[in-house]
Amino acid sequence: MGPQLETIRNHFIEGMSSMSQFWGFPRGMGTLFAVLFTHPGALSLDELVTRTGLTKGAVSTNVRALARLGLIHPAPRMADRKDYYAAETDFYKAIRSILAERHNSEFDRAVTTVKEALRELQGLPVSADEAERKFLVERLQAMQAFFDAVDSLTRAVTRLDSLGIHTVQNVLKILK
Amino acid sequence: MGPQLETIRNHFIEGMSSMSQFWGFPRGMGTLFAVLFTHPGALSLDELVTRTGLTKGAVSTNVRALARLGLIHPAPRMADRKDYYAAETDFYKAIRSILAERHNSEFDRAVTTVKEALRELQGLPVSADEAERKFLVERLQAMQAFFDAVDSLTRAVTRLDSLGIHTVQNVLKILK
DNA sequence: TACTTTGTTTAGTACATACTAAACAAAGGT
DNA sequence: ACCTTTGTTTAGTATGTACTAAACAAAGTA
Repeated sequence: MGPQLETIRNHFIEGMSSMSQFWGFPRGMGTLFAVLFTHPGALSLDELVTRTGLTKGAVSTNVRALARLGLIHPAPRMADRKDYYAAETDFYKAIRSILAERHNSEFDRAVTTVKEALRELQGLPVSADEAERKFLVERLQAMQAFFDAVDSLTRAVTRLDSLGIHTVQNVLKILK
Repeated sequence: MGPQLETIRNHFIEGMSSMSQFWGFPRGMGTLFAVLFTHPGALSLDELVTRTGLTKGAVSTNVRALARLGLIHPAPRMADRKDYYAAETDFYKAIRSILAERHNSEFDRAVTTVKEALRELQGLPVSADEAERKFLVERLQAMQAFFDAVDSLTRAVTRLDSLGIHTVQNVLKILK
């Protein structure tokens, strides 16, 4: 492999690393994914250590996180004790996986927070600050409606087993 | 205002703060927005200081950031030197604003990175590692296609001057 | 059983960043 | 002109976290 090609590849890898940290993921995750993505076939943890410059520990944890997100997947080889991983090349599949992951974690908690607040407000005895209470209920209901819409969207996307450019184009038709 | 109502409101504010930091924004931003959102009418910086417990400096910078994102907006009062801010209650408007903001910052840089790498690869002289080069081009093109799709989507949304539940429902029809 | 190979976990470190406190700037009011 | 009010900027601090280094675990091999 020529020096030119290697330079281009490294530049790309650095770009993915920055992007990773911008989106709130560890820098190392971006590096690891980029290395796997620009490599045909699977790589072992040791190979990832040498290619990324990260330590075994970092590679171990970040690789697991990437697999959890569905951005990479194990590619086991028989009669080999090593763990091999390959990049997921179907981005739409990865996106669905990421959405599903994030969905179950924190987004639901936010939705629940609003729901709970509303329920508590409804159960409040009528008192002097009825106007204030009504105002709060109104605002929270607006927020809940918005959350519900987002919720429906992400659920629809994650349920979709085929999401590709074709689907995107159809959506675009509506939005324009 | 009864103690009950105050408790519920505070609980909600804390929830928004957590959500804020989960999505990569400072905790204080979530606090400030929640305080404004649960208050009818506008608030001055000083009032925000007392209500959030943050210092003047933090309120100043975070409020500006929120305004930049379109999540709150100035609500000036004539014959008053103070700056007043109110929450943006139209979430879809806010979403469009946030998308536009993020779009111009880092997403474009990632897209450019891929584009550049591809251009450099195309301009490479044919050499021994032609197979490797072709492989890289293929992968990067796939990534570019995906980025283009996302790009089109966000652009479409940000251009939209009316995005509401109705539009979301239409999109849902396609996705199901 | 001991040794090697592989991956995980943990203790510690370095770094980024959101915040506080205080100096500063700007603009009105007296 | 001077003081007060309001908001911004800056220097310093504290907290979280991604990483390194090294101990540990597990499982095959001699």
